[in-house]
Amino acid sequence: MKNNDDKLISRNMKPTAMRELVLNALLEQNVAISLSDLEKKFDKADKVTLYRTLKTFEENKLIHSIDDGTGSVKYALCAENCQCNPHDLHVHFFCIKCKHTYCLNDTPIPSVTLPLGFEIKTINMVVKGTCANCKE
Amino acid sequence: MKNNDDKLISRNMKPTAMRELVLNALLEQNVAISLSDLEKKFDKADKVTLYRTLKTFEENKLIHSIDDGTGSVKYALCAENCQCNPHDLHVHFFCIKCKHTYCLNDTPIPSVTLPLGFEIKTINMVVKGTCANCKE
DNA sequence: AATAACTTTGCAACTTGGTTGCATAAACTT
DNA sequence: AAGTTTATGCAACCAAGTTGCAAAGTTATT
Repeated sequence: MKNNDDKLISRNMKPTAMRELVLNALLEQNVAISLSDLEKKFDKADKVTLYRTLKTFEENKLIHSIDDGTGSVKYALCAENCQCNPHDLHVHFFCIKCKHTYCLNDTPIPSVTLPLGFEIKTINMVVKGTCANCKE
Repeated sequence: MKNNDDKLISRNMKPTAMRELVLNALLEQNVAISLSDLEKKFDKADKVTLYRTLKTFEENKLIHSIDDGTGSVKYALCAENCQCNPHDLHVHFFCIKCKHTYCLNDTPIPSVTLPLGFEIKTINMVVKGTCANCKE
């Protein structure tokens, strides 16, 4: 757990019990997770606390949020030294069968040429379909 | 208005008064519009009716919906013969200054190579930044 | 033209995700 | 140990999206 403390500290957050639990939950996960998913993983935990914990994690770039079009925002751990710059960004994949949202960490977002005068700041790219596990 | 009737009829919808009004509102617009935006354009109109009208339009591929990450789904007219297939899809642009969501109809979504076993069905790609109008 | 059958509209009410305010508890400072 | 800051928990709220049901409007059938 010392390990996780360091993760929090290196991102300028105090390693409280709550934060460790949440970070742990995120580490266990190989898919992105919503606030209510997270809530279900704890017997007794206040939604607001979890909400604020996620917000704090996000602000400090320990996790990033994904809008996968399901209506609930998902969260996933950032890579070690991620600064959430455009070139840090990867494609996300939503499986319409198992409803899981994956970070395709090795699939960078392809570049787009925008019309004149449009300036890019960030991109959200979500591919939907069936994942490797659900392929029949 | 006969014009619009045809649009509705050709997409297999009965041209009711409500639908014509909504279609008209959409035609006036050069940006995508949310349900509550639409609501504001009518003095007296039930949210649910507008909601169902949009749903009907979407089902019949007269409009498409865009999840621009703002938390409210936007809608915009499809091109004439759009079938909303992956190759019909275009990039959307959300301007962080004026908060408008544009269809970049001439900017097709670039192709991505997914990890083995992942099969693409559709893509949502939203670029965020500043639009041509907001460029200083 | 009258009745039946179906479709669309409007109202009420609800669900869910996200959020704020405030009081308590915990941690850090001196 | 007292005071200050930070984190947590509860209640309550807001907005977006949605469903059920009854009334109004349309279309089809005789």
